[in-house]
Amino acid sequence: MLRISRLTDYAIVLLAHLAGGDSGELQNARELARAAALPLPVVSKILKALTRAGLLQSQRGARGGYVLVRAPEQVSVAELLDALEGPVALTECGAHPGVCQQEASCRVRDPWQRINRAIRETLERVTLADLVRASEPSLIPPDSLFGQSAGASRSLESS
Amino acid sequence: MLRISRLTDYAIVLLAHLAGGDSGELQNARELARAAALPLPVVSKILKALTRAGLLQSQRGARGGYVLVRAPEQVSVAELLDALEGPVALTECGAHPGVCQQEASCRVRDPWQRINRAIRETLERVTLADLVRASEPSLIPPDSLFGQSAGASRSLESS
DNA sequence: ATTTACAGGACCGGAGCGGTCCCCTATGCT
DNA sequence: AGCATAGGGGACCGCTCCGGTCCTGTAAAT
Repeated sequence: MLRISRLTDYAIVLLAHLAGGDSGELQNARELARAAALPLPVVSKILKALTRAGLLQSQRGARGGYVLVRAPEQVSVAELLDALEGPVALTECGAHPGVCQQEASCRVRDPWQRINRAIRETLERVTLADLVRASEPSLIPPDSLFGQSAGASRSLESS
Repeated sequence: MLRISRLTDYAIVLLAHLAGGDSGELQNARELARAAALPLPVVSKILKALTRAGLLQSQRGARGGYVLVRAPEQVSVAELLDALEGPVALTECGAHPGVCQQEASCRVRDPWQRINRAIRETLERVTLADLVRASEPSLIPPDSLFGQSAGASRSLESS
């Protein structure tokens, strides 16, 4: 599996919508819920969490809503995961050192840490902006993650 | 989080032990459980699963046990995850297309698929052999995942 | 003052995970 | 032949965590 939680998945969709709007423009939970076709309470919960994590800024009261604090180019997917699910750590010992009894004698721990780093770096290289303008692959720098595998872009063009 | 299941984690430790032994040598569940400091029933369960997945071969009866089917160099971490947790898919729609209602209109789905591919490729590049001989970093080819970040190897050398 | 909309947190059902146990079958040894 | 060893398959169970809902409070606009 190696799944992200569904809430996090939703969060990214919502952030994509926020990134898509005019910058500085407030968007409220109700609108976002409609746009993403998700139940309002769920959307609310996620937006609150993202605000607490510092990724969004909120405005209370009538005509209130949420805005991105930073530009979409400045927000990496890794950050989102950190904010919503805690640090990216494939193994227990990566996130909570000291819990696993066998850390001292574990033969595979260190390689895992490096795998972790590699995956984290992958996720850090992808920004919210990449997610939003996915339909314009030519804008994406060639040295980035995107475009490194020819096969993956097929489905994009056909859609 | 982005965690692998603990069972999978255990599996890798066990496979590392199996890879460490003389090749072709049977190792039984009891020994492996001792070596990994894990309860026997758990180890048993994992080994059975790995056998069903075709990664191990088993020998029943007295003096029985398990062996790796392929050389450690031929077994990638990605395969292990596939075998024990199903396909690597960060999002639901990656593993089970058609479940999510908004696939058609989803703006971020395609980028996720590419992130998926990138992570998968990362995991495919790491083999069981890499995990086992982690204490000999010089043996690892420089173009591989390992060695790309200088900081990560510090803890290795100090252990 | 009223309405809108976010803040925070309680709560709850269900799914999945980690872990144990049991019974069966196959093999080796005596 | 019989016993001990060791894997095969699956049932079972408690716990945690996740997804989702709801309620009460507070801030801002009209």
